[in-house]
Amino acid sequence: MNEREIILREITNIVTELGVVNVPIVLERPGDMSHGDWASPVALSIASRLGKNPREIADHIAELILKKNISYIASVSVADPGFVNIFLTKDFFETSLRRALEEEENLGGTSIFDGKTVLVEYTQPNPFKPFHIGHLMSNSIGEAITRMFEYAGAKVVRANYQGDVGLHVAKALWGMLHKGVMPDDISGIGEAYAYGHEMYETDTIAQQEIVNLNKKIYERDPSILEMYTKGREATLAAFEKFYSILGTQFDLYFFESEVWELGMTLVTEGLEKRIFERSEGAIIFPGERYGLHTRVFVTKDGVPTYETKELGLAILKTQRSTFDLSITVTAVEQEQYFSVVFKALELLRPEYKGVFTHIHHGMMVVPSGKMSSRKGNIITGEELLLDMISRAKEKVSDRGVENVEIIAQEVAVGAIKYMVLKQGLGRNIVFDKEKSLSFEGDSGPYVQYTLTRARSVLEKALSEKITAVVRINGNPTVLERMIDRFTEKIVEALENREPSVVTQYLVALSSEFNAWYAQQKIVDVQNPESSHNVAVTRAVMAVLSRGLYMLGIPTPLKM
RNA sequence: GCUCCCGUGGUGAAAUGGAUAUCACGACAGGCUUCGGACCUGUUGUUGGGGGUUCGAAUCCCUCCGGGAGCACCA
Repeated sequence: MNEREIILREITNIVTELGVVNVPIVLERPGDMSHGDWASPVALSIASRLGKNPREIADHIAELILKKNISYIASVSVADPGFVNIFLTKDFFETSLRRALEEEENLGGTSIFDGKTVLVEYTQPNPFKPFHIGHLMSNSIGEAITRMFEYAGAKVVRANYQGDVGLHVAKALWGMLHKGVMPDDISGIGEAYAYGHEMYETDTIAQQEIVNLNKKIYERDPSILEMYTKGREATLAAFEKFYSILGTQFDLYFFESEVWELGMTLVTEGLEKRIFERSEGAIIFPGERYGLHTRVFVTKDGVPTYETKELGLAILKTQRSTFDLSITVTAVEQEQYFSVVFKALELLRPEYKGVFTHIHHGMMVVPSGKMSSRKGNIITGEELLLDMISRAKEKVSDRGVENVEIIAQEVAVGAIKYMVLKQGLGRNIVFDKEKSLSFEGDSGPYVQYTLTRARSVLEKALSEKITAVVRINGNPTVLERMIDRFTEKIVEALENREPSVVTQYLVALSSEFNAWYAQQKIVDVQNPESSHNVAVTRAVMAVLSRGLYMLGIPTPLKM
């Protein structure tokens, strides 16, 4: 039992002793740390039942808590209109700091997913199409979620699913044929896709040609096979470069070309079981029966749609890996699509109910609205990354550190990932090149910078031979009390599938550390408290470095 | 039309139903003989409208207004 559970249990006992039952006992982190480490508004909720004034009850409860002699509690106070505020002891925080220094590498690790395997599918760029900033978003979120699960004891499988067949490929190939683009010309392929897409929408002859081409791709027709194979490889190789810069190493790759046949067998089976239906020549899943909407799984030309491939993908995942939970990370535009597909899967394979889940995040939009190749307002991942790296390089160069290239890249990746991970998943990010990415304040580089500063302090401590010794003199500071909350934040982030919980915590801790740093000289042979201050610095460093790792944000040594 | 998500200072965001709504950017005024100024201190300014539930609402319910996403052969 941790301190919270013990305090909660005692308060519950006290409330029962007061003769009140069936009331939820709330013990929470007060919004303002000056109110205490834990707070309970329980007096407010039972006041009306007891017919007494909440303040009076709170005073009484505070007195009873003190009488319990709980070893973690230093003091209990009452605030209007009837909050009971609890401060924990110096001993408690000293123990917590010592643990931070000892655990370092595994700091904040929990065991809530011990023995479980979680497969996370994310990024999902499509060969023959540009790697755009939406893919950066999915990658950042997926990688953070994966690492958090890893930290909670789970075995994780990183999976990527890439669409190497489908209408978008036909559009690109058609464009390449008409514009004479060579299959190793990445940017040419991107333009060819945009051209093919536009012609598909506006020209009926082109549309028919593209549909025919699409069939040929599925049939691996020799007339286009070489162009297809080379183009596929060239774009996939370009994606690999991004994964490496972003810090993701996938364990499994899935391609649409290898799942559609499996999907088709499921659809055929579903047709027999009357889960699917024929309608206007196509095979559909009538989602209305389940409060959802109808989707087409096989077109009237007999071509499987994305929906069918998704079914095949699910089965292929189970063939290549064993897992307790599968999470697919995509943008919100696919939210309802997944509800339908997973419902169909559940009907076909009831044993997978609840195993396949989906996390959706907001979209990267530009000030003029949604990005689309037709509007010509797509920002590619490469553009953004190169742009950020060159800006970071300017700053790094001024500082006379070595390995400018590497550090600029780490800072740029940190800035981009932080931008994605700092806010709730549900929100869109309006991407404005000038404003969105900052190196100051609430930013990735701010946290990275805080870490490098802490590291410098510790280097100096080493040279002055001041070692870390935990000994809190007086009341625990806000900084010391915050360090203790690391694990709790990870668990919260994991339970809510919300990496921003960790991001917010790290920036708040950085801010607190920077303010503390500015107040005094940490390494000071004249100051008897210096050893303790060095210990606090080391603990902060451990938390920041583990926290950033968990978010997938690089931790430069110097910057 | 139906379904889902979102409206918080000038801007971008935070807040398991709890206290005086918290940060950052911007603007303005300050701070380096110090361990790194990508920093710190201070000032400025906010819950779309209207009902309801509750001891207590940015949060839950209803409704209106505004924005985004999805809804049959795209991924």
